[in-house]
Amino acid sequence: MKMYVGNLAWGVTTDKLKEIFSEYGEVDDAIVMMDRDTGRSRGFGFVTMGDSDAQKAIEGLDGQDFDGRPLRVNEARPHERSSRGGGGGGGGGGGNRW
DNA sequence: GTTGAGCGTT
Repeated sequence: MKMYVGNLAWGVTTDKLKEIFSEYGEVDDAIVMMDRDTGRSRGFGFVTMGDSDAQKAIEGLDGQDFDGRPLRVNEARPHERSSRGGGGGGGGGGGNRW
């Protein structure tokens, strides 16, 4: 399950994210998106985990204060790179549930 | 040496 993690503090890094989500299960992959041009943190990232662990991580970490900011966790959107057709469409997580 | 919405590059 791919998750979107936002509202991150500037000091949060990929390793840190991995650490945080490891508390809820084995982290398959974690990455904090940094500005491609400057290399600075964008304040959001992505984490991949097992469906069950990911769900628990969302429920457990979403809203939790981290480094002074309430962590935000949610299912990531299907960003289809070089995909034809569409995907994503429709809801696909795009719907704002909150 | 800064900033604050928001969904990823090779």
